[in-house]
Amino acid sequence: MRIYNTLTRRKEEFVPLEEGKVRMYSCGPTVYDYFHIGNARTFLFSDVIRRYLEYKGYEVTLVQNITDIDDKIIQRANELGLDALRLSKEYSEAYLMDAGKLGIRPANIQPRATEHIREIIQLIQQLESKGVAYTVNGDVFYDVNQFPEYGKLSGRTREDVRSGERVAIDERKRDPRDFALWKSAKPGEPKWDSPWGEGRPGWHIECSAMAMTHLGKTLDIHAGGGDLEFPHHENEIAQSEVATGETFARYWIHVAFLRINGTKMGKSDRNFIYIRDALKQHRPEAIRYFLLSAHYRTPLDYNTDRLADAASAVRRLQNCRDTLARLGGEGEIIPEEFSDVDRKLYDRMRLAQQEFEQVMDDDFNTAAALGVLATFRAQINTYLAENESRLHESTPLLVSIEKTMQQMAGVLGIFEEDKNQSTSTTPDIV
RNA sequence: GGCGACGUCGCCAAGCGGUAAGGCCGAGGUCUGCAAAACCUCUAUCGCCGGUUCGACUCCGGCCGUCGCCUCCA
Repeated sequence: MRIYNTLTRRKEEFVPLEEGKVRMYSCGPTVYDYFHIGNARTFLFSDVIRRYLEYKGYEVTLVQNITDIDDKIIQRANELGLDALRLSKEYSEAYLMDAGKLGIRPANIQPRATEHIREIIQLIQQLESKGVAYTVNGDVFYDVNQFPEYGKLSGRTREDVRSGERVAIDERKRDPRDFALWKSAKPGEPKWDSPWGEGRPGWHIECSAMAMTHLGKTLDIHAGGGDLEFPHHENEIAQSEVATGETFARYWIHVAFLRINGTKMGKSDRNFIYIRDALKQHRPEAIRYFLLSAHYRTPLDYNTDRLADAASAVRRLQNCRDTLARLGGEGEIIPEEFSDVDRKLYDRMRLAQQEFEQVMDDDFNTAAALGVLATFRAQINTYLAENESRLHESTPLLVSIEKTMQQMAGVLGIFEEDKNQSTSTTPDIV
């Protein structure tokens, strides 16, 4: 299996640290609002990676954080006149609910920043003891120039960052790339006691702390949206690797943006569509199909017509599955006793499975995988049409076929309408 | 200004050195009481210009266009 690693800008053979096990961290939401389809692309893709790794037989531990204390949350809470932590609690619950409706399986561990303040403080203290942190009036900053490898993920040099500055420099920083590990509390803000006075964690430190608390010093896979590559992930590396002296994450995966009307769908651009609104109009499998219909490193343009296309494609796949379920019989398949037509279908099933794995092994090519499923569906339907007359008898082959389809579609999560909510989606048409 | 991505059939989208998967839509047909569903058939030479090669959509160079990161953002 090969994965494109942002760190090396190449596809690399995937070999987990510990055989048969994968430690994976996926950057979750900062909960100051509902999440939108663009966010969903990343969350969904992490879910698909996890499912595929499990399909391949790995034991996966997926950790996805919820950042529930942060500048944005405080800002939003102030705007609404609400308590910041209460706001983030509500939105984190909304996140879990919406993600569930989309068919995203909950991570094995879903840590929250506010529940890891102790670990965060310890990590900052470690950084202090290594001489890479400095304090200015209750704020603690990370000194990037103490970490020679700073910039190795994003390829940004000091000059790059300087030349691009469009924001006033914080004069207290020694280097414009330095970033806050701990922020002193302003009146009315949520705060925790610390060696530096009352305050709260900076944005990047909580991911390092939570990842290492639950997965150890070195992760196999770290995934997230492309906009996190710099500075967020770069900073995570800097913090973690200086603290432990070891590689923080071995494979970095970044998901390309979802666009809308040709530009990036983003919160700050105010051009997003909440997933909960999308779910009012489209079935979850259709949204998943749409989001997986392009390779994850290719930008994808949101368009409601594309969602409708996806819905048609999903429906045909599900029709085929339903027919198989209806016709399937009892018993074990005995390939040696197959008739020629059955043999042919059986061989096609094996081939489809082989191709599915081949394209998914190649950096999770979900778009190609959907193509494999479609081709297989057509072959099954042809078989069913040509053998209609004798399909009344028990046909264990069809059970096997259905199971195989179910497995592949299950990795992509496009056959799950039964488990979730088939009830609430479609209004009755009389 | 620095760094990077993308440009393949009407729309979406794989492929990436040996002459283009798949989806959606459309057309014709089979089936059907009608319809739906299903099935069959049909629709591309890959932004432009050069180069490398026996051979390029696939490699190299230039150009055009679109987008992104460099600042909060999945």
